[in-house]
Amino acid sequence: MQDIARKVGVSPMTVSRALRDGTSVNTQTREAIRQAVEELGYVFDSTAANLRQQRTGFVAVTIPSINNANFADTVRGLSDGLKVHGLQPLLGYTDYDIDQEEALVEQLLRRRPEAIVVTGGQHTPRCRRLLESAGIPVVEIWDLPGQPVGHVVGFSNAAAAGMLIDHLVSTGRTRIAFIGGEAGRDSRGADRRAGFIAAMQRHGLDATRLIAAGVPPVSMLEGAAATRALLQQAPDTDAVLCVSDLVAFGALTECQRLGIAVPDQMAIAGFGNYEVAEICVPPLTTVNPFPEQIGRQTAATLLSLLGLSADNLPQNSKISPELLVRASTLS
Amino acid sequence: MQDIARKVGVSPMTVSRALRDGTSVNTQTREAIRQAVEELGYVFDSTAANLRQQRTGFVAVTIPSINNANFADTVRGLSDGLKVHGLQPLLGYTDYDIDQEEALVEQLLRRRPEAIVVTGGQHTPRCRRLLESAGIPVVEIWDLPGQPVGHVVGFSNAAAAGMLIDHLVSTGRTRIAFIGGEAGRDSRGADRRAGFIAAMQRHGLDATRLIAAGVPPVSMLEGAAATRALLQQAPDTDAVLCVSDLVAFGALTECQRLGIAVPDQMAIAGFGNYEVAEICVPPLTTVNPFPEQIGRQTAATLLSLLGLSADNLPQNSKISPELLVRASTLS
DNA sequence: GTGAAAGCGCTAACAA
DNA sequence: TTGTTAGCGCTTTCAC
Repeated sequence: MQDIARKVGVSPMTVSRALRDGTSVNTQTREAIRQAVEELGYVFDSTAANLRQQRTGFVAVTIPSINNANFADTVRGLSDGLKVHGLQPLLGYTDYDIDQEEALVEQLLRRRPEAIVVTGGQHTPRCRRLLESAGIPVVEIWDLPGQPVGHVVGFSNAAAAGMLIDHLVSTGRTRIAFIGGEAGRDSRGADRRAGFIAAMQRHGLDATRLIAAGVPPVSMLEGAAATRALLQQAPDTDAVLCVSDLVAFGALTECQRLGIAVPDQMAIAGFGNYEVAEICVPPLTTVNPFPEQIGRQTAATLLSLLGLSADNLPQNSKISPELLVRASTLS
Repeated sequence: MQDIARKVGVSPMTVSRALRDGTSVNTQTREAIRQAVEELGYVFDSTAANLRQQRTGFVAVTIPSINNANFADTVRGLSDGLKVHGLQPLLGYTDYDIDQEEALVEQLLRRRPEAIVVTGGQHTPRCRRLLESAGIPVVEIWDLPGQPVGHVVGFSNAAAAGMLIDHLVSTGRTRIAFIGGEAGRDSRGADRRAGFIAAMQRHGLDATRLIAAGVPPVSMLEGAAATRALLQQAPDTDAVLCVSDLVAFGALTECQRLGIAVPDQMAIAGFGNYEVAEICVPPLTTVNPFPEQIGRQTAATLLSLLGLSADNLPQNSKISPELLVRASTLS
């Protein structure tokens, strides 16, 4: 700024003013400064401004995996909602591991974000403490934690799984299996599994057809392998609920390879409303958790909490996932 | 730090030292400081350190879309490679638009990253100038620009498309179509399209079966719609090359819905080696551009350029995409 | 509309 | 091993 000030013949303070909107600077002076900026190739140093203003414009965001269309949609909704107000997401991923989450949260907080968004409601004790004492808005998403740290934009994964089981049972299926990741890591997956068990018991059905398909994120190939295992262990299974549409699609392809008719011999349901579930043949019954809406709503919540928006939103927004019944479960 | 210094009875400078590794501080003093940090819930302020040290630990990264498994894999490889050296990616997406790229690059440079990675080699003139004069290493990835700004980790999208056409022609296909996004936005997609045309002409074949499937990112549903359009316009088509596996999968499902046998009546090839292409029935012929390797190699290049690694890498790494021939093109 | 002084929270450099 | 001084590049505050 000093270089520009010298060049234009003003003080650095005037340059600082000219570079911001809503400040009173002589129009010609401002224009001259704009020009000098271009000529000198000056790029504003926001690290210095951040320190002085004690505002970084960062919103820290942790997601389990960057390579997941559901979370990517959430990040997009969040990003787009924040961008208008000059806020920028500072993204990190945890690999579905709460110890990595702790390390990540600590690292992110050092950057002095103005708010933090974490996926899930399960944290290490130290991570919880860090979040609580950070002195910034905290939003937990994609879950409905029993003891939320701050605000919540999410839904019950267990209840959503229950919806799918209710549907399967209502269409006459009784020997229903669940394919998911190994317990303990992906807490949303674990909740869906718990929701499966609870719903099955509610219907008086056997809830022991549980297949662990590997370490989260469980994907299409593992879904196919798990389906093979399932059909060996329990060949009379007539329906399978998968922890995600990706796993469900893997199951569908395995059935196709094995000559098992879907939905006639086997009903398949997934979770997440991934694009593949809509377009595959037959299309997969699933639940839409509205990932992008989670992001947008989180952005709205944050803007309200940060006093950047007039709307006074309800700061805990429950998302209502939608059951999408498609041909994969309709015989 | 002053609070901690007071509490422990040392100067802030000693606290600063105690909080870093490789500094000489009395073991007991260091321990006392660690404890005071915990008790007071102090979190290091890296914005201040960044300003003082003129080092942020950020590496700016632009990708076209966050919701794309290929780019996500690249980001993961890059992230993991940088993490070990304390560098953190600062991610933004351009929506396949070079004007948005310009705005994003400018915004990212204000954060004073230590290097910048941009996807693609096509930029607005101003964006190019910004990158050139940023005074930090620049790496262009996923492409082989004619006039690179700095370093490159990529491959020729046109040549990769040519490999697929050569394969289709070698299996006897002649009436081959291309489905991609509307020209002008996704430059890698446009390169694949150009590679398709060049390869077809090389084989003396008609290269006019070009279907535009909408604004990038083109996805499964649009791939299916484009396939319907293709079959109306040119029902005698015997093979189709798609700009990505996602589009190709959409095409496959459309053929299934229309009762067109793949590969017997129609060969389908994609691009990117997405998981869906490996597992679907029949699996899709594609090209693997090794997205995660692009990320890892970019990280290695940067570490070398930043003097953080001893290896003196060749700083322009050409990735060699691999042709994966699968059942979707083998009749 | 403009400028001077001070300081955000850290650390490099030097001194002890 | 520890402390003092100065300053990173901005912006707040106050004065003119």
